[in-house]
Amino acid sequence: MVVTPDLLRSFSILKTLADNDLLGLAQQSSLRKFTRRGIVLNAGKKEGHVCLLFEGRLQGVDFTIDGREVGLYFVQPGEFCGELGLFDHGPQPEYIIALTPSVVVFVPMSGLREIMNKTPTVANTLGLKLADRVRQMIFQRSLLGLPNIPQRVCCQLWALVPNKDKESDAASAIANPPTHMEIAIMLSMSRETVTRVFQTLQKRQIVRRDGSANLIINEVKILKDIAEGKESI
Amino acid sequence: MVVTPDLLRSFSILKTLADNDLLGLAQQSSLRKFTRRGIVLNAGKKEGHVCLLFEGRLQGVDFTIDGREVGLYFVQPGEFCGELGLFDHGPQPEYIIALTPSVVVFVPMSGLREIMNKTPTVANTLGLKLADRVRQMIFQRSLLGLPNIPQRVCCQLWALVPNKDKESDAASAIANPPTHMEIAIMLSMSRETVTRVFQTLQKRQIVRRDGSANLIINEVKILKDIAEGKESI
DNA sequence: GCCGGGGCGTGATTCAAATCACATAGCACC
DNA sequence: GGTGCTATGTGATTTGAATCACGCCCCGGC
Repeated sequence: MVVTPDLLRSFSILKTLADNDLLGLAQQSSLRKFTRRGIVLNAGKKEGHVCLLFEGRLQGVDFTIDGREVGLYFVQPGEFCGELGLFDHGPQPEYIIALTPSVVVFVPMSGLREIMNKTPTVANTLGLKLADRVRQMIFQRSLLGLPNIPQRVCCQLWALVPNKDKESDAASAIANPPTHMEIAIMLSMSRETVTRVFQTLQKRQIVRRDGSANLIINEVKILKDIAEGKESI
Repeated sequence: MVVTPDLLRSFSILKTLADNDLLGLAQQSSLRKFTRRGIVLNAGKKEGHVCLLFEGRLQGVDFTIDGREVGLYFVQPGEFCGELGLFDHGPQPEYIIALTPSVVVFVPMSGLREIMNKTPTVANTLGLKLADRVRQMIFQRSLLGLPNIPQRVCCQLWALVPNKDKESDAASAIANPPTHMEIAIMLSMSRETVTRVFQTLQKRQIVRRDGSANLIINEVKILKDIAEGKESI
């Protein structure tokens, strides 16, 4: 499907580009829709495209050698993914799958790489992205070192609480929370265990479900204390 | 201690630099020695230096919220670390500690950043490094998803086997292998469990210790099969 | 040669999470 | 309003790694 320069400009990574650059990129780009569980990028292949997420939610996943799914990170609208090959021309390391029906702009790496080489702001954004990715992964790795499994779930939940609410005592909410299964593969534990932790949190009125679109955090402070190990579940 | 341009040139990231650039960097740099377990870079601080490892072995480590040590990666002589702040000016995310007595060249980020901005080859090397770091972390993350603990150890061991030996049937060796404790924190398991896995591997003559400087892999193929789950331990 | 510390080896015990096997609930689409 | 499908809820059982508590070995320093 056709991609307009204005559509590209709506992504923060490209918003500073000149009109003719945007036009060139737009002509090479395409728009694709994915249903839930659709594979946006395949691992192990030279994908040749960077993905800009317009609508929906994606997840980077890998698989263990025994075929178990491993959750790496989430992608929100306005963000991009699949950028590693821009730097090292290597294959896409992880799968990107759609968690909800999604609309994705595919931009060819070759074109984007040209832009990146002549536009310091774009190169800089990409460097920041990669650095942020490393920081995220270190954090996620530290979660996996926690032997206390309920605490691990609470830490992950805490990471999903909007930053603006973390210091306040008021209730907060996580919009479009991951399913129990999605949390389980992020934390390498079983879906049932995640469910049981949520049951406990709900019985203690610390969290509450509001349909499937929101998870209300009634007791922000207590959740934080459990995440930090000051209080046990 | 004084750092010469020639010393800097011995690191592959700087080997293409012009003499006067090297001289400028050398004058800002310093050489420091660390004993075993010495802290080369602190987490959480804006360290302001990139570290080039001249001699010894370093490890990137983080800590869980409950104070448990988490192993992230190893640094070999000739490699560098602490480069994340070059991209995002953020704090050093993980600790870097010396596993053996080590000699490290400290290069100020400000100077290196100037060089990076005017030297595409250096910028490129740094981009490659970051991309490689992400790939390594994805791999390490996938190991942690393995529920079979002995298999996890064998996968890690397999990753340490020199690439050139991986396809051959002949015996191989891992030089300066990590201690059981170091493997344990890389894989988030207990030191005793690592020891027991090694015991089994030794009883089955799959591996053999040769002093503390070498771990001989007698049965490369079998180790691979165990790592891949084709054979159980 | 003695001492000390770190790395390694090993058994006994514990215990919490995985697994299995369902039941139920909610939602999307006919 | 039914029909799937996915998500969630829950008990029973198993299991295997963590933990604790040692002893031993090796190496380097004194």
